[in-house]
Amino acid sequence: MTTTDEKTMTIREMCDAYDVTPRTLRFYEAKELLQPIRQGTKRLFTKRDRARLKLILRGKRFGFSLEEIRQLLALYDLGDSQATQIRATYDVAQKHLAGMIVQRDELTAAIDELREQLSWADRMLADMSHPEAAE
Amino acid sequence: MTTTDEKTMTIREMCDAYDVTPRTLRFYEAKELLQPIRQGTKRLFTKRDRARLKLILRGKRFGFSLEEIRQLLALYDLGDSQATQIRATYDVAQKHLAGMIVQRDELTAAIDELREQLSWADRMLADMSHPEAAE
DNA sequence: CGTCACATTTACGTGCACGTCAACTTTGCT
DNA sequence: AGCAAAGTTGACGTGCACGTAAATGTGACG
Repeated sequence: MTTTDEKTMTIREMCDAYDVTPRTLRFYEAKELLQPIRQGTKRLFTKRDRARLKLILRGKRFGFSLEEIRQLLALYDLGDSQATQIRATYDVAQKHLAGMIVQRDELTAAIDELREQLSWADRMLADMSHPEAAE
Repeated sequence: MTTTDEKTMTIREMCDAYDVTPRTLRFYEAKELLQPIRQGTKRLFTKRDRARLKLILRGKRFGFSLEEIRQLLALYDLGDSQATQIRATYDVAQKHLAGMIVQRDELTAAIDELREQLSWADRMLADMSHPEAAE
């Protein structure tokens, strides 16, 4: 069995696939969010890197900082950690989870509010459109 | 009934109430997110300002930029706008709403994933805690 | 009337998340 | 072998969202 299932991607392929710039990927590597392997001087991004990148990009959409995301990524990386380390990371993740649930609930509330405002504006626009005689 | 229900707040009262700095409030005013009235040189924040600040802070938690939030605030301010302006703002808001819904769905998915990871780590921690003789 | 706490303007500084440009190597193709 | 395309490492620049310090104003109180 060859390791060929670990199809690696070049930096450009990654950029095209995930709509990011080379700078961004190198930046993430510098921040230890990604660890592409090096073939000579070039970077080769593995399946693992791609999975992590997806999580990074999603985390960003939720307003997490890269440092916070780094903490989260550690959780998905528990295989090579020790129990103490796991515990710490586990606790961090618990807090994140709680925060995310709060955030979702707030988001749901905000969605409802905005929906109401929109339907209000909708009616308002309807009123303003037809020359207000009678109906 | 007097207009006393329009209790205004000083900058410090605002800071204490919403856990922000004076700098932040002045910054938001400069960006036209808030319009406190001026008593001489000092700022007085109205009920309206407080409502807007709540929205600003919540928007930030969702990862919106101040500029995006400014757009959203305009929607809650339709009373003094014209129809054309309303239309534009309305469309902006529609997009935001759609984005928020996507975001919530993603967030829900992320919550579920993280939950799974946590329960996995949980079992792992359990295994590592009690000395397992078998193999 | 002084002063002392709090507010204001002005302006430069900071951390984050990259963008951009220069100056190389490295690789792929003819 | 030669050359352009693509990748690499610095290093400096940028936009956002404020922080922070300096100088000044203002008003309530003993």
